[in-house]
Amino acid sequence: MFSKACEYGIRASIYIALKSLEGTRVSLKEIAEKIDSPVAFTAKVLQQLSKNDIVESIKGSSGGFEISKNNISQIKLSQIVYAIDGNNVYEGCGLGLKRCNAKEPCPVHNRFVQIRAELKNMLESTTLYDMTMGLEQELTYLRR
Amino acid sequence: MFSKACEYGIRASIYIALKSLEGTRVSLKEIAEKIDSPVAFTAKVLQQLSKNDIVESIKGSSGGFEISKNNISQIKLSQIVYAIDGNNVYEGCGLGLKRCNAKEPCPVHNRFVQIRAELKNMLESTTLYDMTMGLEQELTYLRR
DNA sequence: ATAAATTAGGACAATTTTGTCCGATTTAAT
DNA sequence: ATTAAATCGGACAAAATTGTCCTAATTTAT
Repeated sequence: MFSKACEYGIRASIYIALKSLEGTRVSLKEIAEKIDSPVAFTAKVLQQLSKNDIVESIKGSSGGFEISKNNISQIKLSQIVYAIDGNNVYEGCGLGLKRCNAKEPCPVHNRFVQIRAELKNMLESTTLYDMTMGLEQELTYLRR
Repeated sequence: MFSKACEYGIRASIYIALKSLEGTRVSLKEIAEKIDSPVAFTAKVLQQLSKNDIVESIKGSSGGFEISKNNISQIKLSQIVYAIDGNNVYEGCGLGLKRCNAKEPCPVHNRFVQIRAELKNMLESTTLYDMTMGLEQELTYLRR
């Protein structure tokens, strides 16, 4: 569904949001540990997220990553996905045709648009805040 | 969603089904042309489909590929996907966790299982025959 | 038997994705 | 000022996916 980069990006964002809600900034090293991802690769992903204003990066000693409380409740899962994977998830024919739309559909176009619409709806209605719920009480996990 | 190999595989299967319904066997070359795919790569995919009894391959002069009428109405899109991409589409956590289930879910597990269930349902209820409908009258296309 | 047309399959090549390494830069603390 | 702790960013490396090429094997027609 998503690229590895995107998976790491989502998990990282959720962890940063969680800690930001607690008022603490987190380092790359800590993030990679808590979401079980390769450190250097995660760094690249976080750069990408930083450039897209999903996370805020603070350089220097005592630096790290954080997300403002306001953004935690505003940022949608769809934005994180878009920042890393672009619109591959939404657009793009299920059978790989370059042109595929209602007028000139592939044989599964209509079946796919339905599924995709629901996926889109889900991604656009899920906030970072939503995804932090349950982590504290270990009802959900970021590494397994 | 699917790998390139899988996309070619689905399109190839649909084309073979279409021609088999007309009673004609088709060659690799013709398939690749009609679905606009790289010939040699498509050959590999068809080998895979043949091994999984999705298509029947006949060697030698006047050989080619075909699918029995019975199979055309029996084979589900899900089987083609499974033959090439395995169960990546169904299983596998949306955030890439190795273990992720109702008991130990990732933060988006519940949201994803819903989407995935509908996708699964769609793939399992769409037959090869269903996907050939519309091709003759150019209501749908296999290359664009 | 021979030739022609076809799929099978192994080896290789190119591209994309994933991952690593290291020096540069920035910031805070001493 | 110096040092330590952190991100940034470029270059490189490994792995996976996608794609190509060539020979072998099979079948039909002559």
